[in-house]
Amino acid sequence: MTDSYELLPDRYNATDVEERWQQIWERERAFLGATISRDGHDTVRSERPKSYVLEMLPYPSGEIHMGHVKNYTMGDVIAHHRRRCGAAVFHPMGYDAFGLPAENAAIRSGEHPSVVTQRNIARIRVQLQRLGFAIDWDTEISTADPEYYRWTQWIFVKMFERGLVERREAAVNWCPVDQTVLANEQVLDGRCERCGTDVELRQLTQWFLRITDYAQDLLDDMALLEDWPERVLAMQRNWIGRSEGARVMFSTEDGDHEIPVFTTRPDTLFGATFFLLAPEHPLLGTLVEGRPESSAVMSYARAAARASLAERSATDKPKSGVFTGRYVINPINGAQIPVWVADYVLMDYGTGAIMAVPGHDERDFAFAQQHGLPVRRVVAGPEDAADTPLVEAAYVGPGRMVNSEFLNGLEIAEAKGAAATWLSEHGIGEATVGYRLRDWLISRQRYWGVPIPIVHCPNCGPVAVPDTQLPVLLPEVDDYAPKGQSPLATNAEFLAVSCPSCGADARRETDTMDTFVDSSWYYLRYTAPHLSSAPFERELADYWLPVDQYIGGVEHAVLHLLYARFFTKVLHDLGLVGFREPFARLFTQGMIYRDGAKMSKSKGNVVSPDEIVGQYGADTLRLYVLFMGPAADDIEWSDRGVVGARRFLDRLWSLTRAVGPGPLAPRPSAAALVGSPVSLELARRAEATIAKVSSDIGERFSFHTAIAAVQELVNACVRHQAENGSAEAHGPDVLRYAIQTAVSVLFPFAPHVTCELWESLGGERLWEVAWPTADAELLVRDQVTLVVQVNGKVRDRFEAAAGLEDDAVLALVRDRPKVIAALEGKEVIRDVVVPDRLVNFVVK
RNA sequence: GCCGGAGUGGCGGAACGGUAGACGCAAGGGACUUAAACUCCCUGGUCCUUCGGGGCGUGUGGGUUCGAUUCCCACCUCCGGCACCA
Repeated sequence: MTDSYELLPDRYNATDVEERWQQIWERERAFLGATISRDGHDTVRSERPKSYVLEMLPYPSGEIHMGHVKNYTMGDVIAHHRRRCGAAVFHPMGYDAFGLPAENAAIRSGEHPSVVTQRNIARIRVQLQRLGFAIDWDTEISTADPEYYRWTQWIFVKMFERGLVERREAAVNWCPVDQTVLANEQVLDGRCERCGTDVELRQLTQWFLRITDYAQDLLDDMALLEDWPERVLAMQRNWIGRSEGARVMFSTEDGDHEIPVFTTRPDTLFGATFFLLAPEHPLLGTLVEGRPESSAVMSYARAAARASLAERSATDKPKSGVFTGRYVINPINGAQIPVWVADYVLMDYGTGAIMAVPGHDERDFAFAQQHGLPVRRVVAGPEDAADTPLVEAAYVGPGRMVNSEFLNGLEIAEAKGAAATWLSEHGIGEATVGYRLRDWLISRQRYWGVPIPIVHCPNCGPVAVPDTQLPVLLPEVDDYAPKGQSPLATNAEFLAVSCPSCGADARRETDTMDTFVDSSWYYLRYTAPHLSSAPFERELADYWLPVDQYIGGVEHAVLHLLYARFFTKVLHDLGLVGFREPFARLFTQGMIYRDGAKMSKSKGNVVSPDEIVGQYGADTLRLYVLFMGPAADDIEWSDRGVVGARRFLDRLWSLTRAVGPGPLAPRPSAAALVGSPVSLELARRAEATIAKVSSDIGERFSFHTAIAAVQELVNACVRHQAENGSAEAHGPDVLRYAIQTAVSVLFPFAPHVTCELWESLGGERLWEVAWPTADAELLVRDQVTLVVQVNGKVRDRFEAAAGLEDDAVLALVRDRPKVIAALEGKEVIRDVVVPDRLVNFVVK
């Protein structure tokens, strides 16, 4: 029968091998056919445990880069491993196809954005296929497909109906280069996340999703996230920025207006010596109308409005402000305090107004110094008297209340509670919680995005487009260059519509949605990629979701990952899904650097995956990107390292060729190897490798150590072969078994070449072969290396039988010449024996 | 300032209280070759050495422990997030 197994070619030709297996996988539909919702078809769910393995979908900006390769290889390794462990694996792929880069490229080349996008998608698909990823291509989706964005619009409408969509005027971030507004999450250090331009603040009417309604849920449900990196959770916590405090109502001195403030220090209410309004505060104009201060105040407010975000949020500049000539009454003691306008007070946090307590707040202290306002102490630290003046700085440390009537003597924490109680009893405030998180601004004045499905009716106001009229198709326009208003507004036919509610002549909304909306629910659509009656079906969504393992870049910590969590919560509350979190486990991979910088075209330090695949093969590239170092760390690319990965595959190839064609060798039994310690050692190594690789992939995400373990096994095989020849003279063929084991567990990393080697070794369909489990009997060692320490320093080491009693070990150890020498003239006051490991003598 | 993460050979890194430096890269020596590349073998933290070994070594200083890269405390440095958020 040996004749039916073919001898491997003497050289490993990666291109031949990879093309061959990619064709076989395609022909056999090896990785297709996960259970998904299909129109009118019953779906049968697997009896096996499910596993949804997902990597963040690529943005089709041209081609994939090394970061994608690493991301998708990790997912592929996990998917392969779980599949072979018996799970029903779902591993889909799609494209985040709307967005500015495609549109900008289109503007440059004169092509339609959809043409550019289609071409990029086709290119990326080929690249992914060449890398041999085991993706369920039957479920491939594009967020720019009308059959997809129809449901993006549908979800938007559901949110609109639920009151989670709001159109309102606000000071919003405007990018003068991209000519569109941006969400808070898309502004980094006052600059546009995409193009780096300084962001301006503009007062505009825009569409918002009320993510702030879910601020507390987003915090609380972190408890449901089993295995998210601490830093991502920390970033989200920071971003949401919960702080406990109180809402307190102040009234103007004439009693005409009430102005609420939010404070985290209600305990210091007696220390409020002035009152500040944000320049955008809606009451500001009314308060100063007809007063001599009016023109100074209003021109200050206008100047603040013109400042860029960076100028406005600089913390090091002096605290500017203008007195309004008005006063408010501090409700706790009736004190009349002056009202100023100051640009360090932000309209979109709290209420846009604050009570200033210069004695115990650094910013208020600086403002008071600047403008000669009184400072009043209401907290005394351990060293302070009630009347110790505050001249240098505000006191923000612990202490007891002073100069605060009924709060005097209380600790700060007690005083906060007492003040809140007093406020609610008197109906002028209550304990409350503030969040840093802002509502999600989703409208964009750009072409290549999902049209917001709203009709503006002169009678009914904004009306949602009914389900039956979805999708609102992205219209053709002559010019999609950004002009500060949406290019959709130039299409008269698109614009004119009758109101779905009253039939009157109306006008369509012309803004498109932020592309982060598209990617906030794509992981659900994969479960029903072709379904025409609904975005997905709850039953199957509940079956596959939450995603068991999500993998992507940490740069989405407060963007995509926060938005997707928000969407899932909304869909849950709409009764559309039965879970509250989309991604149970998250792994964030590190970036790949080169020459100390992120790879980018402008720096000219890009290594193209295609080049490496062409030169060394996809398997080498896959192996190398995971061998580089811990998957979570940022790592420097090394051209030499790639060569090392290829060398390893070459060595495995020659070794496999040397033992000749199949059939597969059975796992040897420990008993059969009793007479051959060398073979027993090799068999043991094979079992140890199985155990190591299984836990490194399955539990630790430590891919580089898994690969190193296989390398050790292969090295041992090479040595064994050099010393003992390719075939066992008698007894079980342990070398063959060890090579098979290496090939089998290396499969998730380098699937093509291992399938080829496996076939030559006499096996078939390696992707379906059950993942091996280590033989416990073989793993047990009969010989161990014992280490002898004296006062914790290693003095001797030797081989001994395993499982010896402590007394027997001590007897052996005391006879060792090195030990005798090391203990010479010393008194042993204690000995510690760790079975099968070491002996430590404590001496004087 | 607050919150997270990390500091180990020439380099990427390994070791989840028990042999520090697995695996790989680069380097040096050797074999093969007319030569070179490829490949294979050997060496390799550092200092001392009578070549048997010995001292010192995981950012710094303490602590816990028979024993600490690992646990605890303080500090230093680097990376990331937040930051006029009341």
